[in-house]
Amino acid sequence: MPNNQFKRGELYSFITGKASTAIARRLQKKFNAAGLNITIEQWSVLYHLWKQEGISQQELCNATFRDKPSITRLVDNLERLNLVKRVASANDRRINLIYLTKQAQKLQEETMALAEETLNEALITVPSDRIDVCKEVLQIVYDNLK
Amino acid sequence: MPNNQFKRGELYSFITGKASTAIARRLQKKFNAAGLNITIEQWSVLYHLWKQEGISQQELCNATFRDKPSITRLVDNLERLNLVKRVASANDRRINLIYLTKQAQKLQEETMALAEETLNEALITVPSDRIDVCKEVLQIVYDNLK
DNA sequence: GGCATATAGTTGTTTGTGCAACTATCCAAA
DNA sequence: TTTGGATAGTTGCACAAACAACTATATGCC
Repeated sequence: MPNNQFKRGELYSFITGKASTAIARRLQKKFNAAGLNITIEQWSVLYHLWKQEGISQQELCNATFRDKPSITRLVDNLERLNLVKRVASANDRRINLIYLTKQAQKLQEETMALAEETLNEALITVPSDRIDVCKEVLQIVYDNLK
Repeated sequence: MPNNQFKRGELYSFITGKASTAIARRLQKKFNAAGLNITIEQWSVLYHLWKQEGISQQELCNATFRDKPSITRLVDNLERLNLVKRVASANDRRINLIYLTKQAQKLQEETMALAEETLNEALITVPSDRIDVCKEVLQIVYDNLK
């Protein structure tokens, strides 16, 4: 049976996300070492804006799996850093569309390279078929709970 | 080659730990629904104390993969909730040994059951051999980066 | 048109995290 | 025995997350 996999003693790291915490810390250190003055959380917002800018804060909530207050404050901080701009939507005045500044556009290549580097360091020695299984399981977990 | 597994577009959820975030949120909701007035982070400290109490804050740092200030404040809050007590070590007066109160001992069974329930919900439909692969990969990631 | 309801975003509060700087204590070597 | 370095823990600061309560705008229905 697929159920009841977890005896005591095995719960901990799954729930606390030790692995993803370690990845995020390593990436943050790389950002700092490169003199990039952004947090991982801010980067995660830019990540989606690089794919498509001019989306609403609500769309950023959905994309980043965060609630509205979190996005409000992340956008606040990104705006203070001159990395994004809020632009009121012409159609619907409740909506802020978020656009990247030129400074933010310049960050894309360097930060994405550091992110790939981090994951390569994390996954070196892991065969790709096992990585695929791991990714699939984590996706299922997310889908089961969201 | 095991390297270079990650093309753009696949980075995001690994780095942000979507799955473990979802698990932690679900468990926190279960705690709240059960009227248990503790956070997941506090629970993660209790988790290690249930295995062995009377350990130092530094040992809690190692066990929970947190830095010293984080543990100081978690222990502060657990002490305010009357769940743990700091006891100065007789041998080494720099050290606080952390002990559980009776209230905290009572929490163990109920919270562990909710944690197992959460993981079963997360992993229902996932065959156990794939879960094993996933756990192994995450452990390797952690070991590669720590 | 006017009102109820839904949606987008903001603000306040509590909790947690990471870093740097700090205090207190211990230990070892001169 | 003193002194210098290591270790344990605390505090201050900036940033982030979750929840509740709030404002402003839009929309659908009478």
